[in-house]
Amino acid sequence: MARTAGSHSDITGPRVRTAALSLFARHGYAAVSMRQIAREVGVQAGALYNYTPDKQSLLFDLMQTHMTDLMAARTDEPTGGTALERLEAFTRFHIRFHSARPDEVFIAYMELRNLTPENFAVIEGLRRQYEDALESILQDGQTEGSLAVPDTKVATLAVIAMLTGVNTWFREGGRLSLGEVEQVYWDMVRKAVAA
Amino acid sequence: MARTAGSHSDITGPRVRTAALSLFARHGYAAVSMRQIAREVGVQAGALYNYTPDKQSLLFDLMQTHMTDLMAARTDEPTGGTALERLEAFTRFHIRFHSARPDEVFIAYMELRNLTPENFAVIEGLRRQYEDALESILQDGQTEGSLAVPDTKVATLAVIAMLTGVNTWFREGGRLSLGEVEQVYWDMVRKAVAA
DNA sequence: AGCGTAACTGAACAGGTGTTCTTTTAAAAC
DNA sequence: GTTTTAAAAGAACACCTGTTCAGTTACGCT
Repeated sequence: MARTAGSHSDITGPRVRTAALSLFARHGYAAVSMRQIAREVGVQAGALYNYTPDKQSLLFDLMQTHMTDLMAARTDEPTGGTALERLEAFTRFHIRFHSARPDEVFIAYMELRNLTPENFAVIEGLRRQYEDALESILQDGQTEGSLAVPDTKVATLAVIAMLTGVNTWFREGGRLSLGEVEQVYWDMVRKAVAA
Repeated sequence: MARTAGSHSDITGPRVRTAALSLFARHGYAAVSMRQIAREVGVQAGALYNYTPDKQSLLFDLMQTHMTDLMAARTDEPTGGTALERLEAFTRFHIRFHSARPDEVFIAYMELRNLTPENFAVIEGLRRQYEDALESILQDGQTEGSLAVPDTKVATLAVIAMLTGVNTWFREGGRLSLGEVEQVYWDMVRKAVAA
């Protein structure tokens, strides 16, 4: 056999995804052309098609990878404890995970409308799974009596919206450290859903 | 004088803005062409330029109008009372105002990156003004002693993120009425920032 | 009835779009 | 050193982009 399959593609492939990620986050999927991505990688546009069947798949792969990473990281977290303890763990995990991947997070919910219906359904399913994890905690807390929310489903969405909002303003090296941000949000979440 | 200026433009002008609003919200600014907008209005693309100098101004006008409406509606609200009363009024106002204009709200913060730097600065300024209104309430509450937040600026952003999240799921005719949604969110906001 | 003009058409402009495909390059395996 | 083949180049495809502008239409006014 001649050159091992992907001897260069090992380098170029990830570079394509990295370039697409950064450009999609900065300018939006629809506003970024395949030629712009290629220029960033240092390659002609046609060469991109060695790494993705089309532009849509490139977007979908980025979003799916992000959501899969999220789910995997979540299940790696230590589990167990009271509902309150698990809620704190969820809160801190969410902030930590999302603040470390601003581009992925931004794309994952700004570009939902640019997915084909089938691809959208997949991403939506993963997002629902993640929300369900939080909803379970809130439900258990109600059963335990340690938490009291007016509506479990709404509280779930409210907490996630609040936590994801961190990404719109938090920057490393700012007034607050990530640990301080975690603490501030945990204070508010805890009070908001406390019994 | 012949035909009064704008005898048709009184009709077509608003129709252009309405079509652009709906299309931008559904597909995104970059993904919508002037010809698509024109088709929706029932006119040729060239005719749109009787109503906007260019596509960018169309986007900016929609966003500026929305933000201006928001500020105007806010100052029309009854003022005064304790910080807690004003916070409740703000919470309910925010949900009511935003849930009535899903397209405008969606565009106003999904399309920020498609504004020119100058236009972005204008919209950003208006958004900051609105945030400051809430921040003042939280600050007054701290002074009064009725409210206690770990960080006023962060609490402001957290509350707004939480409230704006309503638009991602609330639909008229669903499980909860708008009044019930207001109540659910007010419960959580109140507890989150209570002393 | 006919003038003035706002509103619109339709063609044109220069350039960009995603994607395909043949050809070239160059590195690994023999 | 030759062969094999993955990777990339570069041209081509048909079509779409925002915007301009000369020409046409049709309405309000006198």
